[in-house]
Amino acid sequence: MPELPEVETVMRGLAARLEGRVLTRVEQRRADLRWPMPADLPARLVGRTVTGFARRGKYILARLDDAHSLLLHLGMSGRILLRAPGTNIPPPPHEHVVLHTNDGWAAGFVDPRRFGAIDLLATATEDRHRLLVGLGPEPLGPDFTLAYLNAALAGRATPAKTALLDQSLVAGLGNIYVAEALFRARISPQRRAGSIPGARAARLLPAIQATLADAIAAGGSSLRDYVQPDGELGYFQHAWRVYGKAGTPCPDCPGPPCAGVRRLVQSGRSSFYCPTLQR
DNA sequence: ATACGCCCCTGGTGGC
DNA sequence: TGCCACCAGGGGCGTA
Repeated sequence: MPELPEVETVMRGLAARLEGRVLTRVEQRRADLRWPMPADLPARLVGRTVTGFARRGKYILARLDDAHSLLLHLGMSGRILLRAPGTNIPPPPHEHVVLHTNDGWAAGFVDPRRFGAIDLLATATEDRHRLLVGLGPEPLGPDFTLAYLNAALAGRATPAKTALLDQSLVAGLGNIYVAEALFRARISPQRRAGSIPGARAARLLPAIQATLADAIAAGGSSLRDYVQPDGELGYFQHAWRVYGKAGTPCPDCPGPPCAGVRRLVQSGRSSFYCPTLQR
């Protein structure tokens, strides 16, 4: 689920529900996610007011009134389960942490595979946290310029797909949106990154931004006010053009001579692309 | 510095 | 029905 657009959507849902609320109780059912979270997390959170939210790459930061931030990463299988006041459903499997607020709501962190992460850090030095310090620019932010992209790709022998998955190059793209952005830009996932600077990069940058912006808009249309408790994707999954579509006709060049969307494996992960359009 | 394979963990799916 | 291989939206780490 969670690449940048999903994380952004979840963050907005959390902000709508938690901002300005006081954390009255925190359940910590297990502390060993990707890394152990602070064992004293409940004690450090109870009584705090949530003052605001931010996102950096695929990380969510919940700012608290004691100059600390709660960092959340959803990994592969993480999601947030919101419970309205009076909802007395039993905790689902793999709900590791639950935040209860003074207005009776609860936000549960559910992550079956436990590739996600939770940490608590000083807000003032957020950017220097070990998980954030190496992140590249935000793809929708002012630092992600054509000049930057050209320089970042120049000289790299690694495939385009691998380069864009590198969070130190640009923060927030994952397997789905890399495939979608490369399709939009008509660039093969196998093309050497070093051969992209120039005209191709000039297509790639807006392709990345449009792909993400469209996905955020679609996620927002279904998830604006809450975080979907069943973990389903927003509407953007219906807008996937190549991801997961191996064997289906290319949406932009259906029929012969194009044999349709192809799947290949790059550094252990699936890529989807149209060999006719993407070069 | 860069690139690659492997690992962490659980669950769903499809084939036999 | 049962078992098994394979796949999954992430990313760190050790090794060449």
